[in-house]
Amino acid sequence: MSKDERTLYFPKASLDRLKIYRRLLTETDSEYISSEDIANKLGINPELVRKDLSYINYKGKPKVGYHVQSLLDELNELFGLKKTTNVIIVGAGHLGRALANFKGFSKYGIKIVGIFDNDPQKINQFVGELVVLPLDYINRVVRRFNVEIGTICVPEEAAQKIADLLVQNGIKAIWNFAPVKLEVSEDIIVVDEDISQSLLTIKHLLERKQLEKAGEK
Amino acid sequence: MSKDERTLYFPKASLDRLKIYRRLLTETDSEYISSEDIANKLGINPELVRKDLSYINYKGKPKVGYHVQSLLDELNELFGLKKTTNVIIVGAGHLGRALANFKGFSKYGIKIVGIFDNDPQKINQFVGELVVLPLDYINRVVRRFNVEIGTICVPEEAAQKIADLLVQNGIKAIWNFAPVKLEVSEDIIVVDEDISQSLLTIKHLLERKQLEKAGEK
DNA sequence: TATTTAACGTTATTTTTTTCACGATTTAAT
DNA sequence: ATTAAATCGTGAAAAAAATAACGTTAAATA
Repeated sequence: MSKDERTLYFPKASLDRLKIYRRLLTETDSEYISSEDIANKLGINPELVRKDLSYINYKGKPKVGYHVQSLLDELNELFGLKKTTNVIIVGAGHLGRALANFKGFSKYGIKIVGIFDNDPQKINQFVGELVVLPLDYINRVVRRFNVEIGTICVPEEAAQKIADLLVQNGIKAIWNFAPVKLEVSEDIIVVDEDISQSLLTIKHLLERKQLEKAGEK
Repeated sequence: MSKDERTLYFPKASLDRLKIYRRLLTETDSEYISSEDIANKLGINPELVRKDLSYINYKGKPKVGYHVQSLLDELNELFGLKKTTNVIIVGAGHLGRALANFKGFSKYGIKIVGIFDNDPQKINQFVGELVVLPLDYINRVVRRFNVEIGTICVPEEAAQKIADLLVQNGIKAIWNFAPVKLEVSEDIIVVDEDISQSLLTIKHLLERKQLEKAGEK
């Protein structure tokens, strides 16, 4: 199987699990880990782990398991964490600033190279080591740093406009924190990070738990 | 089908889609919407929309579609958005403060009633209308406001300890922004909001797109 | 009022994903 | 050097989910 083929297709659910395996591995101290260990920690079954890993054509050792470091390497490669990607943030509100200040991104090969806002009060303010720039500077920062990812941290009313602006300026992927469905051309990657949505999950689970409890009685 | 039964089981993927339908409906002005409209906007097919809605036993009108407001009501009910839930935040760093300041939660029946930190420098600082309190105040705030959900916004090293603390104090669900797998007893709901994980998705998609492009040539 | 039509609801089919089962491989022990 | 034991890898079976097909219903129109 060639390198091209192996990234060609496998189930979305597997991809999501691979991300989880990756995180688990970063928290693992031992040299080897078995599919059963992984499965137990995640509450799934080991065959599924083995199958997922077979999609990326990663081989374990019988009787020993998977070599943690080399599997981690492989997964980091799969997710493109080994090369640095430059990212800009649009919106210097609380969230935008929180992201710009977050130290953990470097582990993922992410570098924040610019933060923008249209509020004159915010422009020129420092955010960590960056200075908030007006929106017209997006173009030159994108060119200068070869930026592929744009992060939207503006209120939902402004989100679509900013998305358009980013696309115009050559952004390839949008990380969208605004709670709206953006309309962009097919070749633009959009990943929604609508944190309010998780609240739906939590509240739903709480509700259900209560119903279950009521049902038991 | 009784109310109890109808929340009993349906596919996880359907639940996720229902959340998306809900958001779409909040952005919809017309009185009715058809399964086809919904499907088109989301890039899925209409039968799937109808099937998802059949799980919650919601009936549309032939030739007309679904009544937007009443479906929205139904979904809000399903996700427990109609009643207010009190929430606390542990960790008054950039992220914790960003969350405490976020105005959008009220739409989801969420009220932030406390923010906590162990850093003496942060204690007593104002965050919006709240004052940062030391960790030992968690207990009384939880009791006073009947808090069910605790939000973890502390560095990953501290996350497990805070989780334990929250559980001790009677928290039922944890909204975890720290990038670690928390170990808690089975009856505690944990929803991970590891935003770095989305970066894996974005980077992977970017990588794959490049491979595809290379393959075309 | 009968007819047409658009969109729903649901059963059947197909596809996808997961689980099962078992042979193959590697290490360790006798 | 054999044998035993643990764990992998993978094809087959089962389960779950998505899609297709089609009958049903309600609105609109003649």
